[in-house]
Amino acid sequence: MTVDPQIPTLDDVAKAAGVSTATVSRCLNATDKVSDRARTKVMQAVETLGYTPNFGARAMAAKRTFTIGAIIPTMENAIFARAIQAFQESLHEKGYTLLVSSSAYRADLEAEQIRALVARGADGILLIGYARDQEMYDYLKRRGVPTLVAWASPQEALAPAVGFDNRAAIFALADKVLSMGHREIGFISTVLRGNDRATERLKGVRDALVAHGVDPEEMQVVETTNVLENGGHAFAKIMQGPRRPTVVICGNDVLAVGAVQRAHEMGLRVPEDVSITGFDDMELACVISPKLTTVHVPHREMGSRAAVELVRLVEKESTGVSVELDSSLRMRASLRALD
Amino acid sequence: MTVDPQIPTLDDVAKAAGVSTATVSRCLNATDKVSDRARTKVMQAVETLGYTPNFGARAMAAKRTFTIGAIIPTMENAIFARAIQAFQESLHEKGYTLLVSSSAYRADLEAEQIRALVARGADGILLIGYARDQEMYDYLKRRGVPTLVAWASPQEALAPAVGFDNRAAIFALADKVLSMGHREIGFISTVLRGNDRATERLKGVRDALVAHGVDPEEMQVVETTNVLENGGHAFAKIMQGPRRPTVVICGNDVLAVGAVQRAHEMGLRVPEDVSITGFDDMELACVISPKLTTVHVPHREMGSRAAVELVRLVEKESTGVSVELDSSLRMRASLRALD
DNA sequence: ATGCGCAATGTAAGCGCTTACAAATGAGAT
DNA sequence: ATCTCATTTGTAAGCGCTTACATTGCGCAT
Repeated sequence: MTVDPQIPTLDDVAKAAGVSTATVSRCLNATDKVSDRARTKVMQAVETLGYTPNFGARAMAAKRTFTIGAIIPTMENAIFARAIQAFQESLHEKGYTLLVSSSAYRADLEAEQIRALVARGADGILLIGYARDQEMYDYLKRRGVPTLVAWASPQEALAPAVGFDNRAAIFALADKVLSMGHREIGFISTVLRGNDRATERLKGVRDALVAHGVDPEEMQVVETTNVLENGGHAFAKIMQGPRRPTVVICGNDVLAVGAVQRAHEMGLRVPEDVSITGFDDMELACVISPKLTTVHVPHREMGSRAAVELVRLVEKESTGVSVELDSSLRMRASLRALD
Repeated sequence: MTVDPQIPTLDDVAKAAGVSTATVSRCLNATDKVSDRARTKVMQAVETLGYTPNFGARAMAAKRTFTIGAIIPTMENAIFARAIQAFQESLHEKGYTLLVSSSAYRADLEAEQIRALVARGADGILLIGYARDQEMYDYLKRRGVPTLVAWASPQEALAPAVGFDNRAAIFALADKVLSMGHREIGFISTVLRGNDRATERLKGVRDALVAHGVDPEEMQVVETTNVLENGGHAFAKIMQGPRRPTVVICGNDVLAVGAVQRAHEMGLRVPEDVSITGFDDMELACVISPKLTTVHVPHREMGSRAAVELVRLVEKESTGVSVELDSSLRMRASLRALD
């Protein structure tokens, strides 16, 4: 409760310009319906007073904020960051502002942040993956806030999506790995609970094993949080296990890079002694030596397509069209055929 | 203007609970001054109605949003992302919500986003570096929005800061490089215009040269946008220049990694044929081979300290205490002494 | 000159919330 | 039983904006 340096309001502008508040408002919003004379006076008053409209008041009166909210698991992972950057750029072109929060992969924080964004009048919301309580979908529906999911293949019943098929993507990779003769396989996954992308990826690898007549139960799976270092720990654990794999498939590039580094430290050559693969095709994948065989995901495209679809949803030009993007294999040095 | 599924308001809750709106409001805000009986009824009504307070209305009535805004140059750079993540975590503990925008290193977009955050009632704002029009500082002062700068050493006249001395940090590194016998030096910088961090870093290297009796004009400087690939281009350009350096100092790790990769492609060994150094000490620095000699910056700490100081500023517990953090050299394989 | 229609402008009613102030309630003290 | 005072509750006035509706002013046809 400060005696703030007086902040100019619409009223002040109206007074200064010698017109009514309605005219000022019209000037600032619709471009038509105002005479040039009035517009000039108003703009000048806005300028000299240094007026900025109060967003809360505007939102309340107009029931519209031109704000889109997005909640991502973490900002630290360049993967989300890149997609979100594209998302924002695309939204900005369309006149929307993006508000970003990160949930630290925690469902409770995500729920809290969804509510916070709704309370702030977000016209639409972008979420990563489908794994969350039905309750949240109900809540969003009840509040009438259009929601789009990214990073997953569409489950129309819950919400439209702009994403890709995690299972199929990694299936293709695992299929390739198997066709190169590998049979002893290790898998490093990020935490599975509450993460449908991770779950789908595990499933994809298992399905590939089955398709090649390998018992998926024989695959050693280690689950860990999504940090480079932990990829290393998981790798060490797998290599010390009962059945030493010839290839370690990782749920993402970060874990894979951690694994490669650890392999080096353990004196193992990649891919001569052990092959390692990633997922995402982030920059990191080509910085590590050997370069990572991985699945390329069109992150930027996902971000900008998501912006397009979400805005169409918000503007009622569509009732939810899902888009499934293609991922593709990137064969690089970290994977070799068994001889 | 949809006929939205009816969104419950404070009034609805009051009616459902059989109390006045004031009582409901008090329940939701101050914990005292309400009888247990009333509180129970209200909470239950909130629950069954699925009520979420309207943020805009609340902000307008209370003149307080518990929102902090931050504008970073880009989300794609893990460096900012990490600090911001820490910033957010720390703010969350204190009951504040963070809104993040990225300016893509563009002054006009930054200005626009500052206004957007102010309009949204941000109680405080975090900015990166000091390089921006005086006008923006004036605007923020006029609106009474506390502002904190990160990533730079304090210039109290403009705004308090939580940062570090970019010049001194890279001076220490360059000093080390020179003391190892290097005299022919190349420097790859990110775009200097409107970026005081970059400018300070160039200055730091120049100062070190002078201190060692080398003419700073002899140093080849290439300026490029902050993308891995461009670090490579810049490196190639420098190595093709008239005086081939024995060491290339880079303004940050991203550029340095790009340079190392390009060196490999050019058949140059690092550090045998040419030494390369970075700045930031991000994960990438240890993923590349050889590992990067670089300057370690306490990003997470900067983020959390910034949160502490900014909240104190917002809550009028301080009028702006600047904090200067220490950076430190990380000697790794990419730099070797000249024999 | 008069009336008409249209464009530009003004008036004022909210939007959902907080909070100053007034009113009601209840526990002690007398 | 009556009065006091502290506690809890209610009433209602905004906060700054948009927009439906009313009003004004103007050019043109009559």
